Parts: sequence; C-alpha cells; structure tokens
Amino acid sequence: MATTGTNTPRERYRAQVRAEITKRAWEQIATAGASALSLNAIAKQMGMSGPALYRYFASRDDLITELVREAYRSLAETLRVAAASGADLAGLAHVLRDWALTDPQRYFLVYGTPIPGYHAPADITAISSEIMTTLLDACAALAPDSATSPFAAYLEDHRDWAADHPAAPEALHRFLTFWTRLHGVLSLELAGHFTGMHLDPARLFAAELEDLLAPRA
Amino acid sequence: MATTGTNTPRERYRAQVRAEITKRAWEQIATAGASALSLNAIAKQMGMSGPALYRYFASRDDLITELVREAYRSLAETLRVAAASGADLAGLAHVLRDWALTDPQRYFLVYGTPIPGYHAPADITAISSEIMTTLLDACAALAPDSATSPFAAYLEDHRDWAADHPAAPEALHRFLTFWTRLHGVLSLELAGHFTGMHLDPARLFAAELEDLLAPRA
DNA sequence: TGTACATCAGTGAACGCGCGTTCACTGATGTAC
DNA sequence: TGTACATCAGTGAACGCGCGTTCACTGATGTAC
Repeated sequence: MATTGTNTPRERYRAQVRAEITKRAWEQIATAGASALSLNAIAKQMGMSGPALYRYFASRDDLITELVREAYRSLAETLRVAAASGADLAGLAHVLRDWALTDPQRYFLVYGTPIPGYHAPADITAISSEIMTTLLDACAALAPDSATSPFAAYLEDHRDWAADHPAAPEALHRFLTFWTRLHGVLSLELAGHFTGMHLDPARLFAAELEDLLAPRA
Repeated sequence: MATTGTNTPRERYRAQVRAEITKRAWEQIATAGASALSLNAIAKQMGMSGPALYRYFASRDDLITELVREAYRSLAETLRVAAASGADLAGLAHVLRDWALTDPQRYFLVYGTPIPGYHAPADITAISSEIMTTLLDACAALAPDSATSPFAAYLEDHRDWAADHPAAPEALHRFLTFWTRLHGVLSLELAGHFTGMHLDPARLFAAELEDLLAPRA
C-alpha cells in the first residue's frame, strides 16, 4: 500500500469530494459517453464553480485517466474476489458478463473504441495484466486438452506476455479464445447489434462458453 | 436505383463536393475519432467558409449518418463482390479482416462503442441485414454438421431475423459464432489490446477461423 | 444569338453556447507556540 | 486556552477558443423565350 490512508479530517474530506466527482463523472459517461465528459458540468451538478475541481484533478485528461483506472481496478477486483471464493472459468465468465452489463459504458471505456491519441499510464497496464493472470489461472486449472494445437505451439514460442506464468501452452490458447470470444458476444450485445433479432444474447453467451469448456480432440 | 444519376453539370458538381466533404470527414475521423468531427474544420480544410457546407448536409448529425451509411455500404459491397467471385466463408473472413484493418475507425463506426443517443435510420439497418445475408449464404454453403446443437435448436425457434433465409439451424449458429468470434479478435486487435503481448493477431484470427470451419461432432 | 429571369453556391457577420483553464482573491480550517 | 500564522478549499471574473447554426447578401451558372 502507498501512503494512501492517512486520516486527517482534511484528507478524508478530499477523498470524499474526489469520490463524488468521479461518481458524477460516471453518471455523465453512462448517459452521454466518454467524449461528452465535462468538468464544468460536473461542477455545476455538485453546486460548485468550475475551477474548484482543479483542486482535485489537474485536468480533464487526469479525470479520465482516473476513471479508466477505476474501471480496470473494479474488474480486476471483481474477478479476483470471485476466483478467491472458488469460481472456476465458467464462473468467471458470468462474473465478467454481469460486470459488463452493470455499466456498459464502463466496459467500453476499457475494451471499446480507443480514444485516439490517449495512452494509458503504466500502472493501468499493470492492473490489466492482473486481470489476465486471474483468468489464466482459471484456464490452467481446467483439465488439460489431450493434443496441442498448432496455434498453442506458436504461443509457446511467443509467451513473453505470460513469461512468469506456469500455464501450459494449451491454457494460453484457451485464455485467448476465452477473452476474444466472450468479448465478441458481449461487445456486440452491449452495442445493441442483437436488438431486433429477437434472440437472447445470454443464450449465445452460454453456448459460446460451453463450447469453450468442452474438451478438444 | 433511385433518381440518383441525373447528370446536369450542377448535379455532378454537387456530388463531387459532397464526396470531398465526406473524404475529409473520413480523414478527420481516422486521426481523431468520430466525436471530434467538426463541420467548420472540414470547411477550413477545403478552403471554404463554414456555412457553405450547409448546402450539402443539413447538420452535423446528417454528415455522421452519411458516413455510417457509407461504411455499411462499403462493407456490404466488399463482401458481396467477394462472394460473387466465389469466396467461401474463409475467404469472406479474410475480406472482413482486410476491410477492418484498412480503416480501423471506420470499422469502429459500425461495430464499436455506440454513440449514445444516436439511432441509425432504417435504410442503414437494411444494409446491415444485406451483410448478414451474404455471410449467412456462405455459412449455409458449408458441409452441414452431423448433429444439431441445443443452441441451434433454440435458434430454430427464434429465427425472425432470418425468417426469409432458407439456412439450416446449424448455419444460423455458425453465422453467429463467425460474427462474434471474428469481431472479438478484430476489435481487440484494432483497439491495441494485443500490442505489448508480442503475438501476431493474424495467427489468432487464423486459428479462430480454422476452429470455426472444423466440423463438429 | 441575345436578353430577362430564376436558381443556387458560397460569403461574412453574427448569435449563443460551453468548454478547459488561469488568476488573484476570500474565508474557513488546522497548526505551533 | 488563546493568539499568530500557514494551509488550503472554493469563488468569480476573465481569456481564448471552436463549435453548430441562422441570415441577408453577392455573384456566377443555368433556363426560357
């Protein structure tokens, strides 16, 4: 832990106001998207003048970065807690889906259309790889496949991103398909591409998950 | 064909200017994203005054709608042409990928984070279903699976979206997995989520495609 | 072929807006003796 | 416990900006007789 938790009244107050700012920011993002985020609008909502927010965030970009960080942290923590209480890969999949449905714009802030020119700071990529690790653990815990796919063999030679993880090549492969397939269903669902098709996205998600867990020849 | 092709000099000129406007708009979107689109900026680039553009588009939203339409039309046409010249499902997959890589922001305009509050007009959903039909055709042309999956059975009861298509339930299922899986890989690739992982997204795409085409038990 | 009129592309000024951000300031809260 | 000082949250005015959009207009292009 960093020097976060000092507890003078002033610091508690600061933390509280910061929290309210981000809360309002999330509301704004949920209704109008990330590009519509406005410091002045948030200040007005809180009954403060615009410049007051500069006591709490150095700039608009700073606020956005904090929101991105919160989103990553929230997902990482949610998955971590679920895994710690015994959820397997299928369990994590549903946790992921629930997390995404709770706040679609939050999901899109992490996995959606990138904001051109925006680069996440290093600590965020660290949280991102924590998420990956949790999922990789769950993949590695599954019964291993009998054969090694050609792509898994390729991954074995390009596992820099999982260099410090003991997962077998097949588990790496499974992690990638888990990630991309569920994201595929989820993002199209959240973007509304299934509306009007009269099919239940939850069932498609479930079908994909089942296929993912079925052992391969 | 509608009354598009009248050919008075004035109409040709109008079409030409409209085309240049959308061309500049695409450039702007490619570098700064859709939310940064500005009529005034486009006018300045063209050496015109801002209000001049209102001769060609009723509003900014009108321009965006036209861009969305162009994107859908481009993809629909690209797939249609490929299918007409004999591409099978695997071929269409690569056509799709190439189309996406050509202009990531164009892909995201169609399949990325939705613009909150924006609703596409009816003619766009028509083009969207033309895309689906092309892909569905290719799915139906594959050798049928031996068994019917539970999800395919479910789809058979909820095929409103493909009511006028003779595809077998398994083909519907295949179409959906084709769409969501390839979108999953593509959108994460285009959003840069594989950068730093030192793996070639093309191989992941190829592996997913191969799995998609392999017959099921 | 020439003239009278209608059409229409583009201009420049203007409106109102909300944005991010800076700055000098007031007033309340906390700290040190 | 009381006083002197430092810290810091929040204000209001101001800056400059670019946005979408309207309006009355000029001037060129096309049309009708």
